[in-house]
Amino acid sequence: MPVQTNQSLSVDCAVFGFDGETLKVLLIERAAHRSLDRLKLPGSMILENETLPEAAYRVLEEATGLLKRDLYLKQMEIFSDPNRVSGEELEWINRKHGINTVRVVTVGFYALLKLDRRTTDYTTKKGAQWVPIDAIQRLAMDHKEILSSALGYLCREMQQSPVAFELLPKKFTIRALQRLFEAVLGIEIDNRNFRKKMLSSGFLLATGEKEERVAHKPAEYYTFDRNAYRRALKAKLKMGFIDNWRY
Amino acid sequence: MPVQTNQSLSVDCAVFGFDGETLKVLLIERAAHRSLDRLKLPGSMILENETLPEAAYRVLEEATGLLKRDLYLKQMEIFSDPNRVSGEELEWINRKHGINTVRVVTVGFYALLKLDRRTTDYTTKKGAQWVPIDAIQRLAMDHKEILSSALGYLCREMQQSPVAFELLPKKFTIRALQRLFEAVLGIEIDNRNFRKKMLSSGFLLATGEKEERVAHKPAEYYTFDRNAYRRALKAKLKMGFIDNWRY
DNA sequence: ACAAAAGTGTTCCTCTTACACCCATGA
DNA sequence: TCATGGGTGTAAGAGGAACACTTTTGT
Repeated sequence: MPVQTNQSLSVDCAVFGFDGETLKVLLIERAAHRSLDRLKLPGSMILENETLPEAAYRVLEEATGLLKRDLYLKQMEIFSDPNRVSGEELEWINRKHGINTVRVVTVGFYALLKLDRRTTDYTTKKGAQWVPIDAIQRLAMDHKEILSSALGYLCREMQQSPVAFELLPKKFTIRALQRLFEAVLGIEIDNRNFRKKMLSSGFLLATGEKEERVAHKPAEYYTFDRNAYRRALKAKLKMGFIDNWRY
Repeated sequence: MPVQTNQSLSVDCAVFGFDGETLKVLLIERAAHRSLDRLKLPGSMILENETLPEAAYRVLEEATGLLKRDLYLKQMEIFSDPNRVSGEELEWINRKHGINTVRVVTVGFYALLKLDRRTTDYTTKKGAQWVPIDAIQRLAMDHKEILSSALGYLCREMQQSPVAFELLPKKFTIRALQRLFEAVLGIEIDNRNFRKKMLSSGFLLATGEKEERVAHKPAEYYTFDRNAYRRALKAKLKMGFIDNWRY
């Protein structure tokens, strides 16, 4: 078999947002095509002279209007089945880009963002939609598989690093944080233990501000103390450096 | 910027082995080139009609003589800097393959194997070498970076799943297992606690066989009970399915 | 006054950590 | 008999899991 040279590389992004209740994913509607599924993940071919993360940020800016600094982006898996895009789907891509590729290998990314009014307005204007994770049926190409994979990554990462805060507004209640964990992990969490754990971490700062106009005891707003987290991480790494230079 | 179509995809593998003392990596020697570094990771361009893991297995079989069933392989990161291979290095690749690519994106894999006599014989015949991880200086292209990344992945994975056994012979002593953890993680481990933990996992089976011709109390050989591990994992997943359908 | 969600402590149990000596073998 | 590394138990502390009632607000 000869070396493959007439191939293309693409990025596809599973973009997650949280509205306080459910976890949602950003889906793009593509121009109707008889037998092809309409909804897909935001993605793009890689352009000359850009890295894969750069391509992903470009796609995300286009889809959400948000810049790098307002997005959390992570590379996950590569989908390299020679036939993952073929037949009508391959024609659709070649027509769309005016190229003639025989194979598209894609790199899956997942992205997290703070789902505020401005962002939802922007995405709906673009013809994209935020779909609850549980309501997604079929997607174009192998995008359903990419999405499942992304969800797995998110679950794992949320239990090991403070990515949850990327999905919440700057100020949030501990209950909102808890609901986010429950929505992503699909479990119920004891709120006493949850608060204890979160507050004892030392990474949450009470703002003194409280909810207003709610028909119950108003919850306090907290912020994530990223600096405290960084310091703690650094201390941990420094310790690790003593007895484990490889980290 | 136009869509990039004249690019190539490659795989590069960090192959780890353990000789009972130190963690080693398989390095290939390439034909001398004035200013280029001689040692590199085993790797290859991706061929038409093969997936990335298939390409990686092909590379590994060529380098070690081992088939898929005797290897543990895992995809890690993608290295997509447009200039990661350029100048002389790019010329070297184009000359070697008789192609004319302007860009090579590579996918890093890491592989684990049981380092026995047959394998070391095979690799040395091939002009490859097993180099202790601490003794590696410079490597071709960005292979040093790929290796560092692989080592990080290995450290993390070894603490979360039983990949350690991929690096040990079928029958091994608990001390050997401990030394492996110490070598990879670069830490010292209390052997009483280590034995307790390992034996209480229920995944180690005593064989009844002992070391022979050693100048001290002979250690017992154990095997990894992969079925017990699978059962435990399945049980855990089933539990998880009740309160967390997403795993 | 009532409905609705926020916030708060204690107990039990499990898991982790620290630590020092005897044992079986070959030389 | 000695040198070498294998193998063993216990106690104290930290962290996780289970569990029910009071508080504050809007209506």
